[in-house]
Amino acid sequence: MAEPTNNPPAEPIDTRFLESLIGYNARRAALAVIEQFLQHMAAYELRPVSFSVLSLVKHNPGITSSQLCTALGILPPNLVGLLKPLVKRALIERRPHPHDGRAMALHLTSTGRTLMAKAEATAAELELQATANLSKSERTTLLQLLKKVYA
Amino acid sequence: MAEPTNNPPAEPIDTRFLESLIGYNARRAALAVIEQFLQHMAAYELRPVSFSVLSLVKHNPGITSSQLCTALGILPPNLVGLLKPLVKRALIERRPHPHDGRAMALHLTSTGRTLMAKAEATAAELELQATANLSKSERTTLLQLLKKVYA
DNA sequence: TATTGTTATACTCTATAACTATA
DNA sequence: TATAGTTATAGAGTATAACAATA
Repeated sequence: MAEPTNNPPAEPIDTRFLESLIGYNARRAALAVIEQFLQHMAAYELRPVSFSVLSLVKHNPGITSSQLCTALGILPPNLVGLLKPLVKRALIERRPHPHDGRAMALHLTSTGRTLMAKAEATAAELELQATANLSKSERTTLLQLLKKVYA
Repeated sequence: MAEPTNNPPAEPIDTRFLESLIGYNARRAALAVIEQFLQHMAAYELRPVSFSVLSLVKHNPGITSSQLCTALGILPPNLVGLLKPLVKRALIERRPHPHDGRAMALHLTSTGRTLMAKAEATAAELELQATANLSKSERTTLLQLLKKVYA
């Protein structure tokens, strides 16, 4: 039959219904941004969630595991495996909690602080890159509207 | 020490840096909307991606697997396991492709059409519910801005 | 009795390599 | 040689149950 089998195809796909759904669009947007994140953060061997954990420890020295779980929507058994390699890489250090013998207070090590200074700078650059199609005010609006959805 | 260990805690967590990132907010928003989706679509035994597949087959009768993969960002090996139960439940039917002997043309069965009429109506209701904090124009703006991010 | 943190485990989602049949 | 679809498999991500230590 030898039709050219063009790529992209001559018959466009109708995605209008899906594209009318906030959930669908938010997921596609998140995946697009996270893909860039993965590529650039690979240099630091950080995944999105690892980065989020380190960022919260940086800005909240002494934070506990259960506080991290609440803030990030992670279940406690899953946080264990996230923290373990970060401690092993000496980015995070676990100290006894001052008021609660059950808990551990998490702190960045100096290695962790050095890495996160670079990683957060990279994240901020990526942010501009990922939203290159948006004006400054559009970007601000988008952030506000997304927060309203999950608040 | 007997501090009340309040829930939520008395010391709020500083999440300002993460909340400045589009990727973080888009992911949180997507997860919030998808959680509601999961709950309400459980009645139809549909997951978000299964729903997306059925919706594209409904609006693009005769669509092929590779077109579905391209449109939804799914890898071909993973689509196989998605389609199998939909065929087994007799929601989708696979016909020979009219012009390409390698491909299969996908169509909804009458069972599939009946299910998707209800499921798409439910999705549209959910949409209003999930964006109850947004005005009509805010919702339109959010959709446009999300599309700009992943376009 | 309730909470923090942990182990073990299972299920889903996503990714890669290799194969077949058709083009 | 390239593409459509498939199998097998491995790795993340996410979920529940059950436990020890401490509150």
